[in-house]
Amino acid sequence: MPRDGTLPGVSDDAERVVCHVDMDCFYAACERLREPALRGEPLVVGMGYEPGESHGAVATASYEAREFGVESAEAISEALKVLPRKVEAAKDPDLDVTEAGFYRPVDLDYYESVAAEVKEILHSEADTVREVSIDEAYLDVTDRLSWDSDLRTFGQRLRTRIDEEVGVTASVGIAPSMSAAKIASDHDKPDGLVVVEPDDVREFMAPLAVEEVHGVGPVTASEFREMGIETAGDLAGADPTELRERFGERGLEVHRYARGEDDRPVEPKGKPKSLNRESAFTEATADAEQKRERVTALAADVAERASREGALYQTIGIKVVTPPFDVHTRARSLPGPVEDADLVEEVALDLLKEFADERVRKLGVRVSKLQFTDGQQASLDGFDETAPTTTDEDSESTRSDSDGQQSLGDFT
DNA sequence: TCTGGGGTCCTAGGACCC
DNA sequence: TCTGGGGTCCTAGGACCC
Repeated sequence: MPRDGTLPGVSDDAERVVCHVDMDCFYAACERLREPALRGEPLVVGMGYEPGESHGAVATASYEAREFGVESAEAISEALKVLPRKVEAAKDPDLDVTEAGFYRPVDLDYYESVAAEVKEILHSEADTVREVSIDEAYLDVTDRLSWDSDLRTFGQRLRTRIDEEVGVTASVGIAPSMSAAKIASDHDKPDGLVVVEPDDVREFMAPLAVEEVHGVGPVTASEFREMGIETAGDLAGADPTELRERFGERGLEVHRYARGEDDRPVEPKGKPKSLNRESAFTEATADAEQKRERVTALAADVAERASREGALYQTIGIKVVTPPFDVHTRARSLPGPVEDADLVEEVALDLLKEFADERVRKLGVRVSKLQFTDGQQASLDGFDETAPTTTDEDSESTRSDSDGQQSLGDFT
């Protein structure tokens, strides 16, 4: 919104062009890529799911499966009630084969290989790319395009390339900020393309339910509702002082987003700040030995991953989830960063002692306060951390707090 | 609500320092 | 001693995101 003059001299640099790319039902799309017979069929991809079993949760449900009422994140056992497996329906005279679907376990390695192809396209179409997750990314294309450009054609090209070169579909949103672009990409899913001009952002957002605003989850949304804030438009018009009082900094943040104000730059994702492994028991258990075994395995796992990624850690912690769903965390910091799998196990087990008598449904082990060794550990995760940062040149790192330390002293 | 796993950021209180 | 102000780090919990 031009018009209220910014500081003289400080040019309000032309509106950015931010693009959000969101793959449609990505896991399901990948499964269909290698198993074309699944196309057009109701398909559920479950994590923790094994063929023929009924445990696990829905990671992705195809649109066809959603029509039967299968919902993301629900238990596979629930999904099976509304959408039986094809194979079983075929055998059971009481079931209708046309009212059944396919179930597949999550295969992240494969999905990542597909995602890598998509990301290659994204990087070729933009100089700045932030990969948010396996199936989502922001692009800043301001230096290639402007709001005078034909942005629809650009968005269309992105989608076409992904479709033709990789074989999956994406929805694309283009707007002057990350939060608006994200909402735009979601607006016409699947296979959509929505461009929201800078002057239209507020109007575009106003009618949306308040939880569509980035940063508003179920808890905040219901509190908003009690205050009479139902839509993004309501939120945009709410009193910032009150929001600040009730919700702290985040209240102001979502208020700004609802108003279409979001100047967060699109930045490539940096190194992780923590690494975590967790896993749930099929059924809550109080058995001390089971719990110790699990923590031992998780500790080994997370330590292995840390060393694979070249991360030293200074804090070791556990997470214990007790019924109904109470999350407890415990952590202990060390005098300095280490890479020591035995120590991870030892500390984790020690922290677990406090919960020796508790029934537990889920356990986790985490390492944090990470420091990365300079070695170019051919990062498995697809990021090319080409800049070792040791060029002792940037004396002023205004960038808030991200990886403050540059010299990690000499270990080893 | 009866659900998985991997993350980030914010807040609040306590310890400790000057 | 109560009066003041400022800051950091650590742990635990909470909310949120994908």
